[in-house]
Amino acid sequence: MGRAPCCDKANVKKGPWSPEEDATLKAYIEKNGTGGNWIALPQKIGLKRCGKSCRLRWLNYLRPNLKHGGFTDEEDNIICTLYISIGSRWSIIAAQLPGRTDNDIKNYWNTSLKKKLLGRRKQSNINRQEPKLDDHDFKDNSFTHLQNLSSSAMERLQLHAQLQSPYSFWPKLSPLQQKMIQTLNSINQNQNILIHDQNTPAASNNGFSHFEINQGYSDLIEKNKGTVQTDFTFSTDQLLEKFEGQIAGEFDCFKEMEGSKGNFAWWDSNEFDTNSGSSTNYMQVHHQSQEYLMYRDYGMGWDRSAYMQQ
DNA sequence: AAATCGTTCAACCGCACCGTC
DNA sequence: TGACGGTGCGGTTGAACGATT
Repeated sequence: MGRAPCCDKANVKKGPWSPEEDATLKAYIEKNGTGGNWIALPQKIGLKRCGKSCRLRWLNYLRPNLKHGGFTDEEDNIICTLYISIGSRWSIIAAQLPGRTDNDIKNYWNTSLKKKLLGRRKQSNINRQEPKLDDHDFKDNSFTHLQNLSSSAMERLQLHAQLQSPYSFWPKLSPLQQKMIQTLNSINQNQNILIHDQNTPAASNNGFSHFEINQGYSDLIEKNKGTVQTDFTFSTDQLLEKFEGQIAGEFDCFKEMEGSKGNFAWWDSNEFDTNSGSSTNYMQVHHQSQEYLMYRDYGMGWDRSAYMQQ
């Protein structure tokens, strides 16, 4: 037996609110308050609406001192910083931004801000390229934890990694991203919820010194060599080996990467919308009179093959 | 000009939490 | 202590609108 519905669904109006309904609700609440009972409120004022709908309409639209749209850089910064720290707890994030509602922030994040900061990788490509690995390959393997990360957690890791990138050969960060790094650095890093594999040895064991998530990947790749497919991502050494002779000498970046042993996934240009891609996600490379595009993913490349294409 | 596609955002839904009885 | 009901929250939907073909 399910729970009784909060209102009579058959006799309740749904969909957009009319100006008259808005006026009725607004006038009543401004005069009398909600009376501590949203469920009873619509009946009291003669609205054929669900109490929850009234509450939502008031909180998200009719309440005084609400701001809509026009998010400032400062607000962007706060939203992103909090999202990295606590995830999609929009009500808590909204509490830090006077005049903003959780619904507004959620919509803004999902439609604009996320793309602005993470680049515009085509969603279809993310969905299409699931790892071609049998369940049993990883059944008792800690890698499963990474595969099972929620999209929110993946986004947060990606964003965090992106903002902490130590590699200077990539294009400079936007002012907003720079500002976010400052904010991240100003708070206790331990408060950031960085999800990583508990079974993975510490960074000192493998020389990977930057991203926790990458440390995990590197070890897991090493651990699973010969037993499972390992070409879903490549270490710097593997990349150098793979492209040796083709790009050697052209890529100063590899020298820098060698020093830090970063672990990257490289994607071909077909995987991206090059017209809308963020400048922090790709760079052009000229080699033997030909132009190449190389894209970097920030540690989230476990589901990709690594290769470069004209 | 029409059709199609992509984006935005208001509103809905279901669930979890919490206070009350 | 457990059932009940109100509230709050996050995920999702779908209509409206703009951009592109």
